[in-house]
Amino acid sequence: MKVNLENCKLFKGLNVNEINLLLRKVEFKEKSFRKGEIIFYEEDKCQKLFILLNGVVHGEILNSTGKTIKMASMQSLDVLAPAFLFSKHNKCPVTMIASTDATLISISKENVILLIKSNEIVLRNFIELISDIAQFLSDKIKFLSFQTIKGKFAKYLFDLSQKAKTEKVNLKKSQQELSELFGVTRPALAKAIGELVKERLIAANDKEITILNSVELKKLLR
Amino acid sequence: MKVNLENCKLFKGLNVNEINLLLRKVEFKEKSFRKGEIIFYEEDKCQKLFILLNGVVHGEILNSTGKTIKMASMQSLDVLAPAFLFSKHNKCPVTMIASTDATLISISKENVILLIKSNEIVLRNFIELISDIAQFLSDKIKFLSFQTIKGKFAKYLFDLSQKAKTEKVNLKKSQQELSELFGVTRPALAKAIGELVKERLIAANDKEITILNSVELKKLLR
DNA sequence: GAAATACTGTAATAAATATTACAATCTACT
DNA sequence: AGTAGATTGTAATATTTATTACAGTATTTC
Repeated sequence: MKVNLENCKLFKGLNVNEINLLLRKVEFKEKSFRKGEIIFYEEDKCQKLFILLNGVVHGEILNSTGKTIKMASMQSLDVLAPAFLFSKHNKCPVTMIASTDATLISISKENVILLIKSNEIVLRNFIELISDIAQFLSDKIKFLSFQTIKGKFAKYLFDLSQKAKTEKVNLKKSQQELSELFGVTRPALAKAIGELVKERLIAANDKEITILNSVELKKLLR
Repeated sequence: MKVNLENCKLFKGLNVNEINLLLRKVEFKEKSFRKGEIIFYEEDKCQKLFILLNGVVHGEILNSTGKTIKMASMQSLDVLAPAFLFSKHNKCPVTMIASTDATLISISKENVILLIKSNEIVLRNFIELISDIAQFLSDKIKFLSFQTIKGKFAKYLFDLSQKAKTEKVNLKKSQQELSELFGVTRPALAKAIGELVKERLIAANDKEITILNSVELKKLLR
């Protein structure tokens, strides 16, 4: 398959020719996964950098009781778990699962070093990638530790609403998925949403949620 | 003050002469803080890399109700928040506070790039530093999201016990500090410890805790 | 040594969330 | 159209944790 990494964040700012020149310096392998297949288990050693060529992959943290927290969803040309390739234990904390059929390429650790040494833009991109993961994780910690379920849902709504620049947002996810994202149970989330509707802070029509009283809603973000 | 960075993780593997040669290429400033002073507020833009020369600094996340979660304690020669210097929003998620009088040096972003470009060891060290932060944060997420208070305390004990290679460990922290670390209230933690003692899973003598029944204790780590 | 401050144990009550279960609705598939 | 599976709303109960308060002990400070 022809690989075009122009829109991959690792190569942001480079044109196709520059990328191909760089890629010629390193070896990479291509591998395909079927929907539902596990790309790697959490706690496996990360030995390679993965770049998703097509398909969707999501990462989740499992615990022994089977409870999961969904961490991230990765799209085409995303770099998977760059932050755990070079950490001391190099263990990826999440299990990566193919949400759809997916193809990805892998580059060895030493070849990654080679890449970032040979081009400052790639170096900066790589550091930014890892740093963004740290940022994402610390935001997640805030999200998980300070909010009630209502607060989490409100925060989620505000984020969506800000992105869409409208008061009416589409959740796009099932309650089950959302509850996993929030690390709570599904009935608890349903109850919270129901209460917000009763209190007239939001209106819910299927996955369409309208923010009715953003002042009161904001107060839930303690 | 004479700066010796031989034991700083950023310069791990280099000798004093090599470090000094490198440092000659960059500018850095030295600054002192009094005990209790805030080094920087969370959400401030990170513009510089800080290395702690002496003293102790801790980072905590605050929320609007005043609840805090203590994130990390940093010792002499630790690098402060390297992961947020190069992230897209470059906001540090924690407020850094001097736990004791402290002195640190700061290096600008561009000078950091210069450093890591000019020496592969420093490059690898820097990437490892950032990656370790991501690892730390994701471990923290697991810790916060999957454990009950008893579970958190058990996990904490096991980690200490593993480090000390003995069944008897010294907490070294007050209940107040521990509860902040766990993101729970102090009375709730005291109660949990009391119950573990009653159930004879541990014995507590001041800050000296002895694991009595590690089998049962392990079951709490769900 | 006295006073102030920090630390710990405890308890009553309230709030939040989990657990489990069930029924109604919707969707996809054959 | 009919069935299986997913999704949602809801409720009863149990568990966990927060909140608040107070008292006893230990430690620091003057």
